Amino acid sequence: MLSNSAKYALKAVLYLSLNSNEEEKLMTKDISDKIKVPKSYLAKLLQDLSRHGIISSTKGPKGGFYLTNNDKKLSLIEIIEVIDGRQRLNSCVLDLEACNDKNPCVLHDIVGRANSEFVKSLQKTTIEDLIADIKKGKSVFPFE
Amino acid sequence: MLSNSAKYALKAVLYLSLNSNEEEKLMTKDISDKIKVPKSYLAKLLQDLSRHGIISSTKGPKGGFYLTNNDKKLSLIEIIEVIDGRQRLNSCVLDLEACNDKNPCVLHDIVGRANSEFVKSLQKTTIEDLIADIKKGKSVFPFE
DNA sequence: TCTTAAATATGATTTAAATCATGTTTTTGG
DNA sequence: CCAAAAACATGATTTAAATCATATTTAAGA
Repeated sequence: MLSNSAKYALKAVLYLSLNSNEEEKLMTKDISDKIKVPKSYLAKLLQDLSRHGIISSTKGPKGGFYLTNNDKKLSLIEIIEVIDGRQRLNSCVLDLEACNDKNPCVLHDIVGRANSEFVKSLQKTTIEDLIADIKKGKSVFPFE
Repeated sequence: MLSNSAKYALKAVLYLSLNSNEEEKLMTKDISDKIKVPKSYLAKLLQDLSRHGIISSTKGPKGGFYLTNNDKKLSLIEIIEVIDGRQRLNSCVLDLEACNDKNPCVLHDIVGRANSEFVKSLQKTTIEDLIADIKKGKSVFPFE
């Protein structure tokens, strides 16, 4: 469903959303320690996200990664697609070429529905939404 | 979500359910040709399923794999668990240790619900159910 | 301007999943 | 009883994802 990389990316962005802003940036190491993801692996992911405009960064001393308010308006699917590509989420549960809504495969109706819901949720949920839920005490983010 | 192996296994069992019985058995090659899965890889999977009592088989000439009526009563989750193990499906979307229904993580409510539905469907749907849907024309199984 | 601290870029290594290959056992039919 | 056809068992190879390592660029601050 989601690759490890995508999960790591989501965690990192969530952590950034709660602990950074234009004035308070975070280094790779700060994040990797907290969310328990290998440092240099996470570095690659963060750079990827930065290159694609999902998160912001500045080089040099006092530099680091952070989220602008604009960054927080991005939906979860945009994060995932940078890491996993577009294909991974839309495909049929059995990877059948000929399967689609008009011509549903045996599992499409029974099980594919859950997948569609999942994708829809990822599309309409933004980082901001998640932060709001946490601040309301509706949910938590235990990092690791 | 599901490994390739699990998808192959599901396809193979579905193919068997539609094209085999105690009298008409199918060889690995018959199945692998139809569902377009590497022959010797599929062989391993079929042997695994057979060893765990998901499908039936007989050795020697005129032998092959087939499903008994009893086999057809098994739920999809049982097929998947033989191949992927039990853990893979139950975990939190972000693989957070501390996440559960009592203490839902940020994505649990929004996105995890879809996952639970998915698992529930796999638990309650049997091979038989799928065959019935196909015979009713409600869905199709295009093999590849 | 120089040193240092950070991201950036790139490539090598490891690991696990997927794939391939081959020998062994069982059963049927002659 | 023998030969052939099938599953069964096991191990080797390949591939892609995950992980590690290191050199380069940029910016801050003294």
